[in-house]
Amino acid sequence: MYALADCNNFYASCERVFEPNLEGKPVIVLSNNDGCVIARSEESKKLGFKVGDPIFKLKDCVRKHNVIVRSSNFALYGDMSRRVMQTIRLFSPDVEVYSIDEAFIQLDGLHGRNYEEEMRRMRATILRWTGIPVSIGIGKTKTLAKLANHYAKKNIETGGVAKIGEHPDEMLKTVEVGDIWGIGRQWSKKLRNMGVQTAFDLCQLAPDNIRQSFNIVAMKTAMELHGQKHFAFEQSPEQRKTLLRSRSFANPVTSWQELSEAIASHVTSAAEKLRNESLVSKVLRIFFHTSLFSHTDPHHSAHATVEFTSSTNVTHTIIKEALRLAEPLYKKGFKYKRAGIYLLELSSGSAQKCLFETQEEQVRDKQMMTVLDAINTSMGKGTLHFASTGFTKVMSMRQLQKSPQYTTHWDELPTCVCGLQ
DNA sequence: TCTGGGGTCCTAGGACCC
DNA sequence: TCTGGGGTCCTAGGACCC
Repeated sequence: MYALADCNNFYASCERVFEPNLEGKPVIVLSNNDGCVIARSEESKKLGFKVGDPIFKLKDCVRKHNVIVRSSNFALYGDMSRRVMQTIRLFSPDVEVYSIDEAFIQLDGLHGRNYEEEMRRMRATILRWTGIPVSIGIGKTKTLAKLANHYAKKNIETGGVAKIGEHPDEMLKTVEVGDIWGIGRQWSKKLRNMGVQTAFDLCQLAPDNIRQSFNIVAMKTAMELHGQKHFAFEQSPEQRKTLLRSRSFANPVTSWQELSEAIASHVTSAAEKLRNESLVSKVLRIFFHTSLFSHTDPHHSAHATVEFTSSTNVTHTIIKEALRLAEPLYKKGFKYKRAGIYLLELSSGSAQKCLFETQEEQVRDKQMMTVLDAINTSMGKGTLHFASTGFTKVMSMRQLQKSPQYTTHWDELPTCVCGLQ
């Protein structure tokens, strides 16, 4: 049996932990640059806010209902996530951290004990220790655990914990196809046209039929609803295959200087991540484009890909290639809204070396990166950086309503919570 | 004026090989 | 006039997830 623990309205809940007076009020959290809605409290869901809604279209509604708006604060959410996961691990060593706010738990290790009771205990502990409310679903497969979780969230009387037992039909009938894990917007639309409304209906279709009309993943999803395991429990995360760094600009960028600084900054961040995970990359892709929404400004979209002679995670090597690729594609007179880089064909470092690169060069680069990382770790991100990333802060974000980094910055520790001095 | 930032997997079709 | 049968690899695009 598996359990899926999923934090309720995670980002909104994190904001509430340190601002308890937000309890009961509609809260929304915005994307980078305060662009659109990425998380909502229960109250703001009821007001009709949707994930992805651009905030400038909702100004009136925000004002009318006194909606509390927060900029995203990923340092805080990341740290709160770590606390939740740590607490979960006290209850079972077999945990698959599935996302920032979700974890699958293998329950078979709890032999003899009542799964539901144990999960209720865990839920209460997480709430008491971290302040984050979670919902928990229990089922024979990951897809069923997900479904039970959905049920627990929708039905208050479950107390946040639901289990799909031997006779799942009743619960399956209450869940719409679009709410099944793995069935998204397009597929649920097609399924509804085929007369399939609920998870129960999907179970009635022949697997071969599903495979033909959709694909093998959809078929596996349906079979998981029958209790057949097709999606493996993965305790240690698979090695990543790609790495992307991209961001919209707070203000449109028109000069090569600014564009190149943005690209170099993305490379810096991606290469750091690569070294942090002891990976190297063989292929680099850069891209930048103008606004996808503007009807008045001319559009331009550019991308280019290059293969390194030998896989690398050395910042300056990648910056050099990235700028060499990007420069001929840049066109004057366009308002660029977004730029980014992709690192592809990642491997764990033992890749073949280049015949024409000298040993000394490699050793020097490696030492330089080690020093760079050490200084930036101890003295703060960006303390030491390449000149090509610039000094003008093209990359800085518009975040007008950001809460303090309560748990990860000494300067921002909460000093007065719940009336305690 | 203002619309996020990451990931994964599958499939079809084209290019190539014999 | 008539045009096989078997592969592999790569890429773009589209679906899904958070």
